[in-house]
Amino acid sequence: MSGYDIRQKIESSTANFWSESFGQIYPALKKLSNEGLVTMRELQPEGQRLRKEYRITPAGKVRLREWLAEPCGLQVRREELLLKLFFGDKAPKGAMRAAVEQRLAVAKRELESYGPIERELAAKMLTHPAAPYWQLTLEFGKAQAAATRAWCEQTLRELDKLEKAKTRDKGGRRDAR
Amino acid sequence: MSGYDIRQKIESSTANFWSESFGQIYPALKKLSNEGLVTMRELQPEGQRLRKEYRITPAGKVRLREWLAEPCGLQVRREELLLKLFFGDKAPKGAMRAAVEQRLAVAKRELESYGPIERELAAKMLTHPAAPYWQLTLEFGKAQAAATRAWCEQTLRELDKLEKAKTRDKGGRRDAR
DNA sequence: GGGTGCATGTAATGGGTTACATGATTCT
DNA sequence: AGAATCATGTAACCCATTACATGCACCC
Repeated sequence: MSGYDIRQKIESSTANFWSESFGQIYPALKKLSNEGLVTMRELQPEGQRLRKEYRITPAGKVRLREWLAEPCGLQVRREELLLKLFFGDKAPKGAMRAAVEQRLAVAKRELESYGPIERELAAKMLTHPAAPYWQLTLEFGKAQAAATRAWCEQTLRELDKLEKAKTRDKGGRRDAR
Repeated sequence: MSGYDIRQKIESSTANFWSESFGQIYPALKKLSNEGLVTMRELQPEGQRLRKEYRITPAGKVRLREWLAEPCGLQVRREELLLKLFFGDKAPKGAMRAAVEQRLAVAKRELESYGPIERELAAKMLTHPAAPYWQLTLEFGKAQAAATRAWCEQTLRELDKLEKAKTRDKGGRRDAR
């Protein structure tokens, strides 16, 4: 594939858990090429624009297998929403509610988007040997999004309770702007 | 607090969803100081080492409230495990199983660690006005970790099925190394 | 005397996005 | 004619971690 192709493939498949920009892809391909892990072929078929097609080499396949066997580095994923919520008592009145609602909307949209993807996948299940693995990544997304949705809904209820308690507390003294 | 204090506070409270290194903290404090959002006071009480204590200013509090009201930027979180799993059919035999097992162990440890934290929190619930918010962030962690655990367990079963199907398929032709 | 913890900071490096820069082809 | 898509790449910049560099205080 070309760098451009790769970008598109990424966007249409792994975008939910991995994404790369051109600024990463093109230099990476050059580097892989220098290391002999991929080969490049310039194509310009009959009045077409220039294309550089890359193809993995046997050495590249070996390296891929090695990488797949390496343990995953577990990074702390930063959750801006949680950081804000952590300081929730310092926030203006409806701010936390709005933030959680936004997140809930994202989770819902995500869950909806998985429907069509799942149907596409089901069709590929018999032809593509990797399809069962794609299914597993999809299941992860579904599980995570569902958990997020449930948490958001519960959290909205809790925020309402907190708000009420604050108002009740001293009949509206010192409101949060 | 001092930069050092801040680091410790972070590690003991938000480490599960947000973390900062000294390389970030010290320059940030300098910048905040230049912008008048915090003030610095040098302390050297009776035979102690030098300490620089920072304190938020009214302008800083305003800025904090502004930031809390800003919508969260939603970044694509990169999941190395899923990226590897996506190429699972190219992986050496037990590799994906090992990766998922590792993740499962992490999720379990995380869930266990939340127990004591929750008890501590319960104690602070009456004294700290922010404690209910801390509780919410904790609930998020619990929900996410529980979802991850369930997915890992299901995925391990699926991987076993895939492995069996592959072996059955042609009685061991072209095995994965 | 030596390890650990307190305390401050800078420099090197890596990873990544966005913007910039270019230009052909195809579709409307 | 103009917009969208194909296609490639570089440069500037931001964010973040790790390693480096320093040194005191306290405890064993």
